[in-house]
Amino acid sequence: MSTDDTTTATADQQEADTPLPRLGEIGLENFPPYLMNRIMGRYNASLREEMAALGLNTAKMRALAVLSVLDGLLIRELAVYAVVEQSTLSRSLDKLEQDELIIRRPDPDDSRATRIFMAPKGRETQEKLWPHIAEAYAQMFTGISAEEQRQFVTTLQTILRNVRVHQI
Amino acid sequence: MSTDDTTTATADQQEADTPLPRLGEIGLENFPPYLMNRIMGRYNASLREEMAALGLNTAKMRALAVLSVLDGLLIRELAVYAVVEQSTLSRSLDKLEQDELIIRRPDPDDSRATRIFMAPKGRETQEKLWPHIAEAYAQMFTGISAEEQRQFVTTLQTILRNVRVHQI
DNA sequence: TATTGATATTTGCAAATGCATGTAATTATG
DNA sequence: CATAATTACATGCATTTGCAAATATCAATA
Repeated sequence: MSTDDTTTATADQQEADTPLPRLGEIGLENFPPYLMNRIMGRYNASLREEMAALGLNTAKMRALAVLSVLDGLLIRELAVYAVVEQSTLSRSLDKLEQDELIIRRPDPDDSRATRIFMAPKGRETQEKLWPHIAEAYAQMFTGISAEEQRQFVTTLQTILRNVRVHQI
Repeated sequence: MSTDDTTTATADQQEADTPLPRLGEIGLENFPPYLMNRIMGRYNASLREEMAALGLNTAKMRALAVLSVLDGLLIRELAVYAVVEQSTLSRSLDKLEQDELIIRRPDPDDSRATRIFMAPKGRETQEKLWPHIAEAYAQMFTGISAEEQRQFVTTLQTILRNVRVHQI
């Protein structure tokens, strides 16, 4: 420590006196973004088969799920809620519309804009998929108390506020 | 508690007398998988520009991040840790190898298998990216106490155990 | 009101993805 | 040991994705 041969060679951008801990020091299993990515990877994979059986993929499923709660959104709003690129969503909506799961309806106040509504077949499809989503959700929280779940959701909500760039 | 009519409608799989609550009743903002997908969508998007500047995409970045912690993994192991389809990873590794960020080395004990090692350039790249990852991570947890973070990670670890299908 | 800049959505195109399959090597079973 | 089944990885191919640009409309301003 007296010599200047630095055993740690980090600290390009950050401060020299408080070197940034590395991922190896933190450990993958303690790094929340890693854990969340891995969990959601499994969650989404676990639903893939059920989605495929209903002719859906992740983007289409998310659109339907959001619409089941918030019908009549603008496409750009739906893209934010569904966490799908707008161009991707546009094409997913083409297919959902072809299959009569959703309806595109021009916004009455802004002729640039389009609002998306659930069609009856879309609601049916969402209702068929929902039990599988609920099951995947239940599996996630097996053995986790209601109180721990509540705290977990509270933290997630704070994190979302922290990372959100859209107002919605 | 003398009668058997359960007023609490928690987590019974699908009973006729306790209908599954719908997403609209739960609310998107209270549904953990939705919150986690949305958060990770933002997190990954926030890193996209920095990754592009280093010639990386999500799959390549994840591979490097995992290798920075666990060097010399089998490809199938790396695919699990990095949450990337094996076929996708195989092609990502082609490019990482071309760019001399990683090295493919045949496993000495199993000539079907290949182990992946960080090359010096890969380590450099990971070290250039890491501050941005750390920054995105820090932003996520702004205003969240160390204790709340600890509890959050604990819950994530439990959830991962619940959804994991691979032993690793 | 003509013009400039923003907003909403779609589309062209190259790259990435995922499934199914192919090849090679290992393990299990009779 | 021969053969079947499994495992590890790569690849063909069709689909999906994401960026950038195009189109159409709205809002602001001179």
